Amino acid sequence: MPTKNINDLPTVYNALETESEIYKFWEDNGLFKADADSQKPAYSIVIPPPNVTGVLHMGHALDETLQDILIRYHRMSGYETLWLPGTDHAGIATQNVVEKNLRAEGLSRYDLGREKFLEKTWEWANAHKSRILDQCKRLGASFDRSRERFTFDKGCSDAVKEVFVRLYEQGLIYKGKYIVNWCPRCNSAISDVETEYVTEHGHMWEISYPLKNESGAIIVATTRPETMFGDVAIAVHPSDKKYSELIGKKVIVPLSGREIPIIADEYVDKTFGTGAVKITPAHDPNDFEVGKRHGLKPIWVIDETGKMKECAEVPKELHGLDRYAAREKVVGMLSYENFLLRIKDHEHNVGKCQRCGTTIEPLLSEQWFVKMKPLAKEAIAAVKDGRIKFIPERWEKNYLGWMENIRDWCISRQLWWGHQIPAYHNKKTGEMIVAKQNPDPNLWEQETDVLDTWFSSGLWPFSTMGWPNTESKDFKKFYPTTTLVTGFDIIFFWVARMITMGLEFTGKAPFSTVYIHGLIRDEKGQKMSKSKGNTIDPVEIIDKYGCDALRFTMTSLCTYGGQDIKISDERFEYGRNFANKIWNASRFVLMNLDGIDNNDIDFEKLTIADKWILDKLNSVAKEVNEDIKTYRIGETAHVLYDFFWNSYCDWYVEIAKVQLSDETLKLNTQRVLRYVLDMSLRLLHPIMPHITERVWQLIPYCGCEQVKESQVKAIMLAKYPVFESRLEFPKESKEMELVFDTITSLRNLRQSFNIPLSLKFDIKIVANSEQKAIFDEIESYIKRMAKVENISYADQNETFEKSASAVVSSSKIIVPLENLIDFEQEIQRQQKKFDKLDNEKKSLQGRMNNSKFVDNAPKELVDQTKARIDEIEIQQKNIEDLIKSLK
RNA sequence: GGGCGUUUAGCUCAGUUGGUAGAGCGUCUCCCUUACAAGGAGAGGGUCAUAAGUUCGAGUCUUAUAACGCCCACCA
Repeated sequence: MPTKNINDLPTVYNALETESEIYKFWEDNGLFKADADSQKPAYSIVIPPPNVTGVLHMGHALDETLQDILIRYHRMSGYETLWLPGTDHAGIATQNVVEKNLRAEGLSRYDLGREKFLEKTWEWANAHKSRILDQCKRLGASFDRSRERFTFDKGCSDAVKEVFVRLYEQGLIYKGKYIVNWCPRCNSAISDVETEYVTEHGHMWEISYPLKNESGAIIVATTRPETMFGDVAIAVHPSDKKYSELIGKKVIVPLSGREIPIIADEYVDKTFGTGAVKITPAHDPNDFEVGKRHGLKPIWVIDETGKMKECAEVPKELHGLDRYAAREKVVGMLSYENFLLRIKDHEHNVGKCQRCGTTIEPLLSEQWFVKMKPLAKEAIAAVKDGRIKFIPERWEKNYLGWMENIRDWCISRQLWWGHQIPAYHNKKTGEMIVAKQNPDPNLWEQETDVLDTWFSSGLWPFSTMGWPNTESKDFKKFYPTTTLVTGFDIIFFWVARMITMGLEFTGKAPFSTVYIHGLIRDEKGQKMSKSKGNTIDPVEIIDKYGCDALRFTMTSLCTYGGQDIKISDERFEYGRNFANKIWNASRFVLMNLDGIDNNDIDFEKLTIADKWILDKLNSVAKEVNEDIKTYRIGETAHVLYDFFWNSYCDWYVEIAKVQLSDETLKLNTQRVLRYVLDMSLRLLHPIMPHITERVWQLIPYCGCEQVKESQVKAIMLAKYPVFESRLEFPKESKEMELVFDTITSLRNLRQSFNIPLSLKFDIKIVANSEQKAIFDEIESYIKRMAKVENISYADQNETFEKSASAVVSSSKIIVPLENLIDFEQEIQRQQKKFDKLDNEKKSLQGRMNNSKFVDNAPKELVDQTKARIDEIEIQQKNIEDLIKSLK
């Protein structure tokens, strides 16, 4: 690190330059690398792997910042920390991108064939794999790149095969024909959680199905007339008197002439529609169940691409027609043939593919499933018995609710990009086996389907640590991980699956705490998305405001309850201004350290102000540690901001200026200034790593202990401050209130009377002996900071004319103001204060007069109330005297 | 239909076990005082959505209501 001349440091903090320099320093010295042989206790986090194709967005910025804060905090607190980075192959998402690129060339994946297409996708993935993690460097992420993983790399793929085979052998994976959510655009099945429901305005058509061989008809209401060619029955409720005579009779499917029975089934709701439902088992999950109960053979009429099938049941003119075009045409045909009786407007929920937004088609097809119920048992228990804790707690309910009603997980995808299912079909006999390896490629052919991308991410906490080799160093040292940090949107997709898989295959919960934060939204509270054009690019923010500013602002906006976070460009000024404040305060301290030595603070020579700031620092250190441990991370930002800016800069540094000019106090003041700066920077480091590292390294003698241990001198390796009893000074801390109150009152007074700053005035103080002793000690602060010329003391009984005054604690500060001010105005000002106190007194007295309060409230509070009333009375008397003297 | 969240200063939001409300931004006034104008000093601003209840005492606990947002389920 090039040392810089303190006096040459610019007055405005240059974040961009500092950040790249500092990050390089950390990386060059290998400071992020975890040591699996370390004797220190382990603290580990695996990153929620971003999609390979992804670009860094604000959600990542928040997620990565929070993880980095936890990692840096624990690293400084004596843990061996591992933050393991990596990316997700993101099955559908990545395949979609590559296919889109192909389409631009007028090609489809089928033109290339599976092998070529995979080659191309790998190329693409490799080219983009490091991009997003490189972008994370701009966030200051202290992850261990030497352990970077990819859900599709060799190790993760081996883990996937291992898990698949074991689950299959336990009977927890099965293959079968069921209705699945089918995306006609992706041309694949998707799972329940990948289906999102959107309310749409549609129609309900009432269609007449004529009875066979007799007059009359049954009227059926449907939202999907185009599926009628797949009808295998009309169902009514067994107890529905309207239809009881029709049960068992046959009707003719309009436009097709096919005969189907009228059946009775409890599933039908008598009150909905016409009370009669057409049953289409191949294209509706409920109908599928009804069909199964009644032994009816499904008829497929819509194919995988969402087009009408070219089969005997579907009229020729509809063959190959898109499902929506077909719907329109069918309605026209029905109307023409007088089968259509009524059209009603109807609002209903339509399933959409999470990845591409296409309306899903419930389709009967053969897929692979994981039987979830048996796996969920332990996953429920682990959360209920506290092995895994959610922060905030309310997400536990959400998780448990889902787990307790879990349905089987459709894991097969008809894609090419992903882990190919390790099942093999015998080319001759058709026999199927499931195995990690193909026993004989000449004889056996691998299943073409691939696995849901979340299948491999579900293994992430242990597949990245060397599993199934449970003897691997990393697995032994760093698994289970400690904390998982993520947004609530992927609790079902990812968190739930990691928990089930982790428990099943390692016997341990993959992490003990799940820290759930809110989602990033734009200033109007809308989700950020490229299509809405309301995204904010974290890299742009970093370029404009600096990484530490971004991190600090984001952190400060995190609430314990994990509320969503609304951001706009300007909000980052908050963090930038704070960084600049840190920079300039540090510059001041550094410029005033000449002649300082390597000695600790001399506790014998501490002034009241020194003791106050040390005490304050101490309680801040205590609070910050507690806040981080309990995941009140936003609170740490506020506490540190307030301490550094309001206590250290606004008060202590100003007081230190006075002390520095006193030769007897100078050296020790320098030491206190340095100590508090040193500790503040350490406290702030997890949130604002770059600026704190930069400044800290410029402080004389900071980090000596590290150099002695032949380590690199770096704040990120320094010890995180904790509460120390030697820094406790409660008495002086309280006494300092007198400084603040006195100076503030005098400034207030000066402003209210328009007394220019250039004009110093004398003051007189009326105080009891106890307070007089304090005033003696703090005189110099008052003089300099309130621009006071002389301070003298007066007797309690003395009267003062033509003067203004401020009442501070039980003392009185008098400012003779003859010829300076409007006395009538001052009387009014004092009267106002008197009245305000009077209101407070009345309220407190009311309380004291209430015997229930005196009897029931804690004694402390009653005493406190009494004391406050006494204090108010003294203050009021002082004010009365004053008003008299002004008249 | 079930569940969850939100409603506090002009704006954006904090407020851990109940003890008469805080921050940032914005507003008003003064100041380029030798760390910082991305700054300093001072000030103003709130019947804590509504209604009832528990309590000596409620932003905080209970119940109901309203508005907004989210999640789950899904009847054709």
